[in-house]
Amino acid sequence: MNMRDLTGSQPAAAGETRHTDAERLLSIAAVERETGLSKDTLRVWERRYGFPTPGRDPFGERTYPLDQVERLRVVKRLLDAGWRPGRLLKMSPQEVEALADRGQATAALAGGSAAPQAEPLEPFLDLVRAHDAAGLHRELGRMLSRLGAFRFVTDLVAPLNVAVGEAWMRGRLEVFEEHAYTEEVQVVMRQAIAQIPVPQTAARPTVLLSTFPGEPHGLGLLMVEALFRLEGCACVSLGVQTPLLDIVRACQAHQTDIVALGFSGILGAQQVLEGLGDLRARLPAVVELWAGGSASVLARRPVPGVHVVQDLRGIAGEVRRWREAGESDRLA
Amino acid sequence: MNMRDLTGSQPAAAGETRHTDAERLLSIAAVERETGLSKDTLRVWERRYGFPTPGRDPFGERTYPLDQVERLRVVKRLLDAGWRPGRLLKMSPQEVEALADRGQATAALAGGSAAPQAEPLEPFLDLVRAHDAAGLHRELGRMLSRLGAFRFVTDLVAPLNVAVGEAWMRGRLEVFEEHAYTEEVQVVMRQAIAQIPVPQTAARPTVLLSTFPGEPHGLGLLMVEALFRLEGCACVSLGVQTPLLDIVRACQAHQTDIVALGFSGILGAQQVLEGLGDLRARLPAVVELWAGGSASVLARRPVPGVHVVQDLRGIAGEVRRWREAGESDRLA
DNA sequence: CAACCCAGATTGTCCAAGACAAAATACCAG
DNA sequence: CTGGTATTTTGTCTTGGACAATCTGGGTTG
Repeated sequence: MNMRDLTGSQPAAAGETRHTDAERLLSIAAVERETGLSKDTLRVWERRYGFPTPGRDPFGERTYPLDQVERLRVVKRLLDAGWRPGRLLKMSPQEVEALADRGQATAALAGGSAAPQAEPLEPFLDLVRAHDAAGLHRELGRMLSRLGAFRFVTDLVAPLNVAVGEAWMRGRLEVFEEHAYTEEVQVVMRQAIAQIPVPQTAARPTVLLSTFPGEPHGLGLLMVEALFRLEGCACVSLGVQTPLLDIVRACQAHQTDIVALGFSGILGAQQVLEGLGDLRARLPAVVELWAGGSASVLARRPVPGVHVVQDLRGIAGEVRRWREAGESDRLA
Repeated sequence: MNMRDLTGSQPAAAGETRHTDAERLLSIAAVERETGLSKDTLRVWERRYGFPTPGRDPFGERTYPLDQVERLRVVKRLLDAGWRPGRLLKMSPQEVEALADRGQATAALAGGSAAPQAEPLEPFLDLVRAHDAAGLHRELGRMLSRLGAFRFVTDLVAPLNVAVGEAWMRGRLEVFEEHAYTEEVQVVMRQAIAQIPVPQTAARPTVLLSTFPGEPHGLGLLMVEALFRLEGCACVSLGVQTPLLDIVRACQAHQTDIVALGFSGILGAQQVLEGLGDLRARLPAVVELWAGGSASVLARRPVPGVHVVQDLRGIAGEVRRWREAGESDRLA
């Protein structure tokens, strides 16, 4: 066990913390927890690029100063945005910061064309920054009532998600602010879904919703579920991160007509394409496989037998296509 | 990323090495995800105790057969119950199974003592196994109305989660069935929370809810949120997997009185204790740190300055204690 | 009999340096 | 600009050793 108190000798200075924070030290395990970078990666970066440069405690183990951890978090963000560590870690902290600010990261992230008459987003971002969870909840609820579920999803939540993601990339939003935002939107989205009347009889097409393992982003799933429900489809959601074979089993068990998957861009291009190809091969031919989300791979490379739905507003049309095609294809 | 394609023809979900379906082999990273045992631990067990005994792929890397992974899962659970690996790993698979079946594992796992008059769980498990999502939703909703939010959480959802977790561990439930169950319960839980009236004025204590990184289980968080709300507390939930430093920042930003964290037993004992200790040191002294959930470490080893709330029904009493203590402590 | 303490075994995490496939990039031909 | 091939970059896996924290068991004392 490694319960060493690395900070034990630091006097718990009474006032504000900016000073003492710089002197707080973290173990490699703590840095892994904070940054999401594996211990192996942290060690190999140090070896290859000369950053980070942790000190050593009396037992010879690495101790990371807090400011280096902060820089590592920035680097991780840029990494997720497509940058490569070889360059980032040779740059000075100032250059990295500047890069993050410029937000070159998010070029391809738009996730569908801009809405025809998108709602103003700034008031909501202000609420997030003000940590006014109750206010955000209230305003989102109000917009849901005003716009109706469809426009709420397409014209407000979708662009707002993009804006929040962008702000996070640029470091304008703390992680916890993004978390709080996501939670609040999820609450209102579920409320929106609950308000949609359930169709009485088994309403085709029936849809299975999930994401691949490694893809933890579930908000898009809720948005899609709302839109499917609005079209009178029956939905079964498995939440996020369902293993591929279990998606197949669930499709068989629930006898769904469509399997719809969400991709946020966290997964690598190859993983997405391979996974979709494999899943397509394992699913019965009559079951349609839909893929959507902000991952740019979907737009770049089509996968045979996979319907890519880039625009949320396109779902209604696609459902109509399914129903019309169904009478000739499936009943034949 | 280590996504080597061993056969060139069998793409698979993230982390699985490709092979025929019959004998699916997992990489060490996949086993870490499945069992919660670190790569280091898996390697050192092999070296010391001769189990597990992974094969090697053409590149010299460990490949774990599925049956060994399942045995590792059982071992992990017995470990959490207080057993030590040295003994467990010398025992035959049959002995381990017998031990697990005797239910010694789950003694401390119930997440609190058995409910006084727990509801019958079998009908719900039957609905899960029948893949009747709509029926499960309907019955859960009915029980919510009948029992009220408090007893719904403590007498139905809590024991049901334990039962489902148990069934999943034993392989009695498919992954996708567990996913579908979790999703449906989450929907009803959020509905339950939404029905609880919001207190008008800033209602102390205010509570910040989240989990540590690596702990993806969010149902417990919802249950706790419901119980806090029933006591008239204002809650801010960050969802799951918030980095420790961000929990601190969120606590400062939202000025919460309590930080409450959930632990399902996926994280290692060491990670939980170090994380809680570290967090305690970084939070202001006036902020209380509460930890709960089915992780047995919490019961076994107390952390100074951390309130362990094992029993969901104990939350009400603890909130009362806070309010009474507050007038003397905090205002003094 | 309970409480305390100490020697010894147990156990998870950390370290080092090397290796290599997958992903990304650069290069070049058409 | 497109498509294929060489080259660099990069994350993860490998081995074997080390050690502090914890648990176990025995012995002593009050």
